Amino acid sequence: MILLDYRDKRPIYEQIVEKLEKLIVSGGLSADEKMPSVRSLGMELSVNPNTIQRAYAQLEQEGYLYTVSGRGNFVAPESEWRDGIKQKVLQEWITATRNARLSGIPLEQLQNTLKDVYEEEKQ
Amino acid sequence: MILLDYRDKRPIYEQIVEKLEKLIVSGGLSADEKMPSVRSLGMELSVNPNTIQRAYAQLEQEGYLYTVSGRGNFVAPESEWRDGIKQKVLQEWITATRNARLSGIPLEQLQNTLKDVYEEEKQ
DNA sequence: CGAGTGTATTAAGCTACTTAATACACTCAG
DNA sequence: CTGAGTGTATTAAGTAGCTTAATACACTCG
Repeated sequence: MILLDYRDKRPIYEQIVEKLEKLIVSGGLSADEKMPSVRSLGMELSVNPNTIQRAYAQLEQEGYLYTVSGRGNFVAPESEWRDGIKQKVLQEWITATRNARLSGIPLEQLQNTLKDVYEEEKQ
Repeated sequence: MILLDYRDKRPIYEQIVEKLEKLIVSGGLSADEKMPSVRSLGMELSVNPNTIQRAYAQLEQEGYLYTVSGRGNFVAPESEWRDGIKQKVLQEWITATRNARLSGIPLEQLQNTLKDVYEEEKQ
């Protein structure tokens, strides 16, 4: 389902959250699809179930998952997280743009790169 | 000189590095200007001199500072860090742009916001 | 009923960050 | 030359966060 990067120095649960976020946002997981249980994903990634639980809890808090007692965790419908992710990503993009401007990168270069990125092949 | 943000959960030395980077890149500190000593900046920020030393060492490693033995740390000339910061900032901007595209933010919105950011008043 | 869910708790170990206390070589003003 | 002020290195200790491990319990469903 996902693969951990051992060079990444962030906490494991944060890495899991980020990778699952991207998987959900990109459509790799559909609404109401059942997530692996904390125990099975823990086995798969060689990580303690508690750590998986911590990642799932954060994903639920952010609206990406919902829990059905005794049944498992499921992917939340897009309406639950669409606005949040857009606002978050846009804010980070604006910050990155301000930094670019501060570093002396010309507007024209960003305009060209922006078009290039939007023309990249889908993965 | 700088102010620490106690809500920021990153290590103190990283926060200091980031704030001094921005201060140098934005022109708030001139080339060959003398930096505060590790002891005095430690006093000013209520932080151990070792922590300041760690931040200074990283800034030197990144080309923002140079050290004169027995005299102190000084701001490096722009040629030492200009290429590095541009490449780093541009790479982060491209990543943010890919995330924006992945989240469904339309190209036109970014194009408009891009112009807006470059028209913001200088601080 | 029993296996499989989420969830909670407690204890322990580990790592990174930070502080503290020294120590030493260097530079420069007096 | 001397001493104050530099950077730098070392060692020890404390703290906080992350992770694992071992249980336990309520829930759902075949």
